[in-house]
Amino acid sequence: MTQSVTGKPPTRRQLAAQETRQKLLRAALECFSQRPYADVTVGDIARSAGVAHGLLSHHFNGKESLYAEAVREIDRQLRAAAKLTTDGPVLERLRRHLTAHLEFLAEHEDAALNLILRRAEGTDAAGEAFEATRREGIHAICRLLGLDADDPALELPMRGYSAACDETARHWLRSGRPHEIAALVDMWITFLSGAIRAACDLAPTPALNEALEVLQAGRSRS
Amino acid sequence: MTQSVTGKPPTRRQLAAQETRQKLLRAALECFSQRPYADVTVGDIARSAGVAHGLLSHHFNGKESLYAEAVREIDRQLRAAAKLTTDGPVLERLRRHLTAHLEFLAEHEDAALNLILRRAEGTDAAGEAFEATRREGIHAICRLLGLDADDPALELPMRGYSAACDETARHWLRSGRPHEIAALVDMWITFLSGAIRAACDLAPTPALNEALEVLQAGRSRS
Amino acid sequence: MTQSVTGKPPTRRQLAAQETRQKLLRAALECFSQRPYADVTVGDIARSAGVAHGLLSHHFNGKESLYAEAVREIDRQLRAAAKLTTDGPVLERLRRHLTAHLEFLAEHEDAALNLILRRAEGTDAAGEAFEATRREGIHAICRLLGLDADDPALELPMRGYSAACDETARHWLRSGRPHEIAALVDMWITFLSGAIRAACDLAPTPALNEALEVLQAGRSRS
Amino acid sequence: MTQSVTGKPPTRRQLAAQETRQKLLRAALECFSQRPYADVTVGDIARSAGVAHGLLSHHFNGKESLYAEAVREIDRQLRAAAKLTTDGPVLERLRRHLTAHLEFLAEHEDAALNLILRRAEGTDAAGEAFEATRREGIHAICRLLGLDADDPALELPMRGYSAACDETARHWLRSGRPHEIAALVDMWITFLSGAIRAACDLAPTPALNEALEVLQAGRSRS
DNA sequence: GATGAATGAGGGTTCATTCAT
DNA sequence: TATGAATGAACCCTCATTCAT
Repeated sequence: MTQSVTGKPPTRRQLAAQETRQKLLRAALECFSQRPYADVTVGDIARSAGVAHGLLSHHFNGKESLYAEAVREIDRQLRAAAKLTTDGPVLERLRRHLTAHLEFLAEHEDAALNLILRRAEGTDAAGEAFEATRREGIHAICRLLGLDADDPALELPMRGYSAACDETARHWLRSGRPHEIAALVDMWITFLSGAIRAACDLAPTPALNEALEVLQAGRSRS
Repeated sequence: MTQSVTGKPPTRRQLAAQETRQKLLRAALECFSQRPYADVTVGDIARSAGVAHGLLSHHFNGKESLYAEAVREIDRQLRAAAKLTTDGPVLERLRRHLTAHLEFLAEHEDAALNLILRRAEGTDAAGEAFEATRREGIHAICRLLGLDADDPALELPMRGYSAACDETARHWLRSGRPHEIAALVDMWITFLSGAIRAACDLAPTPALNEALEVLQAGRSRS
Repeated sequence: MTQSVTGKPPTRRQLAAQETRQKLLRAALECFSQRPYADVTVGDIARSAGVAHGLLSHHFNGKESLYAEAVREIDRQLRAAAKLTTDGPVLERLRRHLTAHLEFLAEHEDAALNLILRRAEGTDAAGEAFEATRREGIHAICRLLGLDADDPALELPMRGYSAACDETARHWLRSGRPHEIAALVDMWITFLSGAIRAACDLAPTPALNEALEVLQAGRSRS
Repeated sequence: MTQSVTGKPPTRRQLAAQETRQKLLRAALECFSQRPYADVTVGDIARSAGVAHGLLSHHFNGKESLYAEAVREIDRQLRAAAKLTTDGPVLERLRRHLTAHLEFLAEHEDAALNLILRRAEGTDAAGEAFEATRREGIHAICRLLGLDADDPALELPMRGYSAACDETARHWLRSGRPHEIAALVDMWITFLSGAIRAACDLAPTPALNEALEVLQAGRSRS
């Protein structure tokens, strides 16, 4: 809407506009993290951002779009925080990844409870964003374990795994974080083993067995 | 609200009132099964029930209450359909239970997708109803397996298990039911094994190990 | 919406509702007679009617519908007031008709200026209502003169005649009614003669010539 | 606003500014020709002109002023196209004038339907522009026929004539131009005769009778 | 118990205009 | 002169609830 694709350096005014946009996005994240979609008014967001409410339709495209954008934004942040590394043994990298994921949720508890771990509220665009994020997370783990994420036998089990992680994280946060993060990570890895075992039951492949062994290795060590 | 606790036989008017109440509840189930909470108006429900919309606040206590009641009602139906039997080996009873659960979901796809497998929408009361149902389901399975549902080490894993089941059912329904129900049941039992194993990791007990063996028995047999 | 087709006598409440509907319609007529469509708010109308503004969407269907309804209503009143009689010589009946028409406009100057003599404002539905009324008026006069209103050669001239009447009435009202109504009626009859003569030019028929003679008769007498 | 009255040659910037002004005016003509006043936004016009919408208030004085200016502009074009010539017999000149008028309408159908033949929309300034144009047209014809346009007896009839022309043109355009332009011109002349006859009825003068004879001459010739 | 007319708070959006750059 | 970000008033509509009948 503002920033052209030309290489021209952004003028001061364009920067100011981007700043305003950011203010709105941050305010939206804040509001939607604390109250359900329907309980947040555009006035709340604008007030929280300290700008006129009309700007909400100027920079975004109404409340729904802004909500979807906020969801995408928090997802972006989460992914950036839990980015898989490329060094070290697979199991270690997996552990680091899940730990970072949990740490992010813990550090953004409100957002986690209301935007990340909560299924589609309000709008279709947001629902798609949820799906995309979940899919993306599954793909990342499959890549790490050398699995084909498009294997139809993996689809359901991995979704189950993903939902189990979300729900345990949610309840963990809501009940005062009764365990160490490391314990949750172990639990998630156990869930992951279960999911892969379930995939094996549906249609066994060497890759699945290998992945299972990698995960079990960690198990016997503990 | 109407029916007194006295043993007096209900008058004709009271019966008619109960009838109306039922019509509203059924209509609510229908509407909330097809559209998200916010998209359903009390007018929709009343029209669908064929009564005046003012009755909604008379028999129930506004839209939110009715929604919560609808959630409770569908849960009641689900529990009735998937009631655990008392005869036969544990694993078999579990299998029958899960099969019935899935069959119910399949027979009430809309309600399943929008009322049973969907997390808190709209209102707190409904959120509590969701929680209650989930807790209840977990308790039932724990009883069956001889586990103490109040064991804190079971709390999180079982919630994860429960969420995994819901999500796999949801995706199974939405993607054209790509597997036999029996295959899903096996998957759920595998998830359950994983959950109990995770509980063992947190705090092993003999009961957990026994339950695990019961489940594994089925595994080796297959 | 309210009144069923059954023969049942309307209850008191239904009568009260109709009353409210009438209040809104009258208020709408008042408002739209004084300010252009865009300058009238639903709040104005509701306030003027002394009811809650929500009723506007309850009884009618939003502002546009109400506007269209108001247009139809004033047209109905005008037609009722200028209804053609069936007795007496043709020319006399025509004169009575036009006189009554003008008298109505004079008695409802605001409505005349803004609702009757003004072309489509605001909405399509209203535009159609204008067209319908104009068509209706032309048909009535054609019937009186024994002309076929569907004769294509009459279409354009009669529309021209109709527009000429509206405009002269409009200007007459706006400039302080500088002539007697009878003088305007004569002018309109002269216009009508011109229109029929124009139709003759396009495609002469005996009926047209006869009508012309009827009108001229009045002329030679004066 | 820009161009000073001094003889100084316009700078390049002033020329560019005039250029922008023209672009806006053309865009406004285009937009207002296609949609009713209220449906056109300043953003539409600016986008269509390819300039920033802020310029609209800079070069003109808001949306209403621009609308009035667009109306004046199209009227200017129409008058230029239908300018009365000074050679030849009166009736011929009249015919040429009306023909050119109709040809202009036919060549600018959208503008004709929405800006020229449509009564006051949106704003007072535009309404006055309409009035001025109509008056101007009547004056021109009166001059041609040697009539005193300020004769009060002519006022109403000539307005009726003018409205009849507009309406027949409007309907002719909207119904697929079912007649030759020459036929419409004849019709208009018939209307004009009627108007002058009506004026005679109100207050006969030699000038009116002469004009009538001039027009009738054409009639008997055809 | 049942009706549905009435209420009115509250929402999101649009949009002409202003003004700093 | 040109830009377009910012403003905020104003609008229409939806809808859960109330309550007289």
